[in-house]
Amino acid sequence: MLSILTSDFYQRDTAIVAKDLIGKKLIRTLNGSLVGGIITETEAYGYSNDPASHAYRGKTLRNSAMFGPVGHAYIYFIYGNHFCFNIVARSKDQLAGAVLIRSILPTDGIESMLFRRNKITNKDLTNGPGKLSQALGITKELNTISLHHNEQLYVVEDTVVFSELIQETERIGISKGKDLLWRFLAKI
DNA sequence: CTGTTGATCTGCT
DNA sequence: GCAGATCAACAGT
Repeated sequence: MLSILTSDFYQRDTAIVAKDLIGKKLIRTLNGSLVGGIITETEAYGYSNDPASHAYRGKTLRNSAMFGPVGHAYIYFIYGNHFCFNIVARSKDQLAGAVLIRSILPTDGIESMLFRRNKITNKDLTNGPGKLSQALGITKELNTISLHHNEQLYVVEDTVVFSELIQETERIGISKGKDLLWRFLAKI
């Protein structure tokens, strides 16, 4: 039986959680059917310790979810086109933090994803933050929802990925904070 | 109030 | 490899 990750899982250092999420399964319920896949790429975003984070300069209307309870969703609209899906995670001594889910390996409801992604090839179905949000039908409406007791969106235990099979690099698409190796990627 | 920029994707060259 | 799409949030005035 695959268990849903609890708030204890997310109540740890943001980078640790980001690394640990590799191999877990993200599941979305849409129209009564399951859609989802294995998480293969994540990035950690911190607080005042991280100039690339939305939370760097303190709490605002957009980033307030990052200051809210762990294990909830932080979803924002970017570049006028896309939604990025994050999971709030931080140790108890931090005020804000979240993990950006950058890529999943599609496993369930692939037909449904293809439909939503509009005739895109399998390779490009969910390999990017905006792409997987579109494939899973994740929008701003799900911002701040809990992933523990929510039937619409949650994460379960799945594949165990050994630490040495996880690559750590600098994050993508940022201009500051490039010294931090907070991008985690499963080596295929 | 205004200008800038951004945790991106796609299509064209 | 590069530019265009497209707009909300933010910082600065």
